[in-house]
Amino acid sequence: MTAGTDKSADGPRRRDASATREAILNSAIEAFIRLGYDGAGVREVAGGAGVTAMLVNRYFGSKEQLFAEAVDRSFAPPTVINDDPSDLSERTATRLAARTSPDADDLDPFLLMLRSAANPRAAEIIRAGIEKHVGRRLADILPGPAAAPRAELLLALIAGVWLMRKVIGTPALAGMDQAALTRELRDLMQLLVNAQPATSGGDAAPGAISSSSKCTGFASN
Amino acid sequence: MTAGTDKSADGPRRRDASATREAILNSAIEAFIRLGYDGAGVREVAGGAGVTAMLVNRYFGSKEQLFAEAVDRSFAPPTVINDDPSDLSERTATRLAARTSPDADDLDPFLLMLRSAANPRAAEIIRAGIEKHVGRRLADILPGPAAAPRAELLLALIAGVWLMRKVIGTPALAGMDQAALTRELRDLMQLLVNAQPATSGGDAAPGAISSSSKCTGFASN
DNA sequence: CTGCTATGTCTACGACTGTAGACATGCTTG
DNA sequence: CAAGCATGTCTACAGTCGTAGACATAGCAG
Repeated sequence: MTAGTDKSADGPRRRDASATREAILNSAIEAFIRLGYDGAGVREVAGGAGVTAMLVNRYFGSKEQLFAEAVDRSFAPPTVINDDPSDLSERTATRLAARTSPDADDLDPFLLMLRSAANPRAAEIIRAGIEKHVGRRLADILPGPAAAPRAELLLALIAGVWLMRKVIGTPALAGMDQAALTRELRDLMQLLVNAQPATSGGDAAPGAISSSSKCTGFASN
Repeated sequence: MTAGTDKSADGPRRRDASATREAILNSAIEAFIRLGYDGAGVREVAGGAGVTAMLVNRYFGSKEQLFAEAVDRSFAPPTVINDDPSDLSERTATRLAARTSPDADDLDPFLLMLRSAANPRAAEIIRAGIEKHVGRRLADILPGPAAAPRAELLLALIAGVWLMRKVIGTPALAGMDQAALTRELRDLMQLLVNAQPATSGGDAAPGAISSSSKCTGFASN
C-alpha cells in the first residue's frame, strides 16, 4: 500500500512534524495489532515509520503514552459498532465468520487487545479505551435494561471468537462451514442483544427472558 | 501457604530430582498463569521453586519446552470439562459469574492462554494443548453434528468472558448482578450445546433466530 | 545569502533476558 | 570411611529493551 506516496527510498522525507507524528502513530497501531504491546519495540515502530527510535519518544514521551494514543485512535472509529444497530448481529457474525480477512479492519482493535492484554499497564489502557469508546456507545444502542453488561458480553464473545480464530488458530473453527458459523454466531449475539435479564434489584423472575428463557427447567441458582 | 512443609528457610532443601522438577513445573504454571509466557522469566520461575535459573534449563531444556510441559499439565486436568456434561452450562456459567475467585482454578488454563497468546510460539503450543486435551473431549460430549466447532465456540465464549473479567477488568461485568450474569451465560452456552446447525448443505433459513426453542432436547450423553 | 530554530540522527547507558560452561556440594554406594 | 556421580550454583556472555543527552541538518525568516 501507499505505493504512490513518497514513503521510502526517494529521499529522507520532507520534514513535517505532524506528518511524522502521524506516520509513527500509524506504524505503532499496526505494530501493536500484529505483535502486541510487549512484542512491538520502539525500534520496530520507528522503522515502520521510517524514523529513528528516539523520535518516537520525542513525540510521544514514552512507549506507554504512545500505546495509549494508539489505543485511543484504534478504538475510536466505528469499531464493530455501526450507526445501524439493527443488523449488528448479522454484520458482526459475517465478519467474524469470514474465512479470508480482507477488510475486517474494524476488528483489529480486538487483535490489539488480545495481544496486549498480558501487560497490566496495557490492559488498563485498553480497559479505559473500551469504556470510553466502545462500551458506552454499544450499550446505548442495546435495548432493554442492563445494557452495559450485555454490551461487554457481546465484546467478550467477539474477542473470544477472534482469539481462537486469529491468535490461537484452532482448526475446527477455521474448517467449519462459513454459513453455519455465521448463523451460530448471529444467534448467540441476538440472544445478547434482545435478552432482558431480570433487573438486579428484583428477584430472579425466571421465564422473563424472551427466546431461550425456559431452556432447562432449572430455576435460578 | 505451605507453612508446615519444608519449603523455605529451613535448609536448602533435600536433593530430589523429581521433587525439584515438580516444584519448577508448578512454579512455572503459576508464573505463566499470572504473567504470561513473555512476562514470566526463567529467574522468576526458578525463584518460585527455590532454585537457580540454570536448573530450569537443565531440567527442561529451554523456556519454550518448559512452557510446553506447563501447558500440557495445566490443560490436562478436568479443565472446564467434567465427567458430567449435563450441567456443563450451569456449572461453567456459575464459575464464570462468581464474583470472588476462590476455587476457579479450573479456569486458570484460560488465563494462561489469554496472557500468553501474544507470543506466536506460545500460541502454537497452546493450540496443540487445546486440541489434545480440551477440544477433543469437549466435542465428544456435545450432542449433535458439528460438535468440534461448537466446542471451540464454547471455549471462545469462556475465554472472552474471562478475558474481560479477569484480564482487562471491565467494570460493568463485575458490577452485573451475579445471578443475572449466570443466567445469561448459561443460556448462551446452552445455545451452543444444544443448537444443531443446519448441515453445510442447507441454506440459511433466516428467521429462525430463536433456535434454542427446544433447548432441553438433549437426551443422551 | 545568512542565521536560527524546529526536526531528526548518533552514540550510549543501565537493566533485563535466555542460555552456556565451569565449578561446588551432598547423597549414596562400595 | 571414602570415592563417585547426581544435583545445584556461580560467573558470564551476547542480545534486546526503553530511554537519555549531544550532535547534525533542513527549512524558513531576515
